[in-house]
Amino acid sequence: MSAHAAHTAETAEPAGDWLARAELALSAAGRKRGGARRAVLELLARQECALTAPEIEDVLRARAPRPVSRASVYRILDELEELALVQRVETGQAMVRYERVCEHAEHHHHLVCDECGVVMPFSDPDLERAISSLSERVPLSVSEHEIVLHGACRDCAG
Amino acid sequence: MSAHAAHTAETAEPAGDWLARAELALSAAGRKRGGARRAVLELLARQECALTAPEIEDVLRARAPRPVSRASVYRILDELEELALVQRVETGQAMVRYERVCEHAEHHHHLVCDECGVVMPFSDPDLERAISSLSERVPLSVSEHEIVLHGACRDCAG
DNA sequence: TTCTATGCAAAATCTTTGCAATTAG
DNA sequence: CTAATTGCAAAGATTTTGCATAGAA
Repeated sequence: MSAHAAHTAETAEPAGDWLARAELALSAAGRKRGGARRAVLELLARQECALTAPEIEDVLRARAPRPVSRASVYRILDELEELALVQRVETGQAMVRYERVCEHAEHHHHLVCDECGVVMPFSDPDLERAISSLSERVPLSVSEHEIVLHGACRDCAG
Repeated sequence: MSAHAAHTAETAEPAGDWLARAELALSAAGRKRGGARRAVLELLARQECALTAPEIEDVLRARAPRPVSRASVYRILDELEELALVQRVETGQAMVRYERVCEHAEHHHHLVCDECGVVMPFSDPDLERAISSLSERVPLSVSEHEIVLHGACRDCAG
């Protein structure tokens, strides 16, 4: 399986909103601006779905105005996760993936093709309802949830 | 956070069934028996919930009749995963966890306390129904699904 | 005997850290 | 000026691989 098979479709829709909110949250947290973080933010803003740190590094090494170091990618993803601007996505593949968190709505989960490694987003109101109701009945003060469906995508299933 | 905080409660109930089925599946796949795999199988059979590879290694280095090497732990987990005898569980913690797959029923998911790292199993019929119905409507031939709820356990939430 | 299973150690990957130089505010 | 941001290289940690030996069928 190709290691970097995540699809890279890019959407520009709420990207601007997210980017603006992220910049705001960062400066509110007393952070200064920098080129590396800027590049990571812009990349995540364009992505429709989750990427791994090495994927981000690869893209930024090639495309960014100036190359972004590996260490910066990890540090920046950590910061963004702490500020809840990005969230980790566990797909059962080797590495953790990261994607931007949208304020309301647009909450989605993931479909993973175990053959080619493609990761696609999906959302389902019924499922969210089931999760909400369930969350009240478990011995955990639930703050987040993650759902991943594994299988074969249309291309791979033939 | 303690790295090995997963509870280690052991249940012996369907363990025997699973162990027997595993041995059968392995010999059906043309595999020969070996001490290392036997030790891993017996450990997983006793576990009620998911363990990481290093956790398995630690236990087997101490308890097994003869020490099991790290490489064997990983190789064996891979084999078992291919034969669908164990499944990976992504808890959002650093490492993947593995647990045995039970044939029918007893299908469960996981609650993860982000404070102390405890991982607990849970199951919910309504949720399974929602997932089943959803599985028909996504562009993926779904073979498995995984649900993880994150939050604070009772001890940590206070 | 033949092919699998295993251990050991080295290699490959991914992630984190230490430190000095740079840059935003 | 002061503190945050970065890059680079080294250190850590987890997982995989190569190879020789032991063991099952």
